[in-house]
Amino acid sequence: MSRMLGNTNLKRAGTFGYNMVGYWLMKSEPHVYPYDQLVADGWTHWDGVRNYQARNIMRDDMKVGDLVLYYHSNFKPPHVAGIARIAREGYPDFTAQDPQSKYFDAKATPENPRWIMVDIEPVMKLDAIIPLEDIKNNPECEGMALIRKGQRLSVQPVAEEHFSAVLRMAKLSLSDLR
DNA sequence: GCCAACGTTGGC
DNA sequence: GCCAACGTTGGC
Repeated sequence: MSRMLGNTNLKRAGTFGYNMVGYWLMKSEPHVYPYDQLVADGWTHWDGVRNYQARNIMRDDMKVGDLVLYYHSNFKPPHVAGIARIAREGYPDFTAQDPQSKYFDAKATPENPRWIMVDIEPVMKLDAIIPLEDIKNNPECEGMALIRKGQRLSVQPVAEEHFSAVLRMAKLSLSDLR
């Protein structure tokens, strides 16, 4: 894969290097694990990702404190439901080594776990969902991976200006998330 | 339910 | 390493 996805990491490594926040979007099907369930649970491990590009993001790029647009896919309408935060950085997805799990992968071992997950926690539920269509119609969101044709990644980087633009659609700003 | 746009698998 | 077949994602 060589497609460019965003410049989040370039920003993190920029002049003011440390203490930079990364921004991401994570997809969940609400009939499997809705945002409200994350709120009820207080945190969750993001298990079951079986795509290498998404895995690499979780393994290499997500840092504690990074902010996440929590997106509900396979729902009418598809939408952003809330904001989450990375609570623990990448570690082996143990469901890959559990023969009882639907995410079991026979090639995953303790020595080479193959699949990685992070922990996330809720930050804020949006008062009103932000439908995918509204994001598509917002010129400030132009270029987001989410609305790129053929883009299916369940874990994607989001540029800070796009993250802020989505927050504005929810009448929020980054300072509201502290 | 359809199907475009992927990503993965496995024979060769 | 190629690539056809297959499986999945996810909006519509």
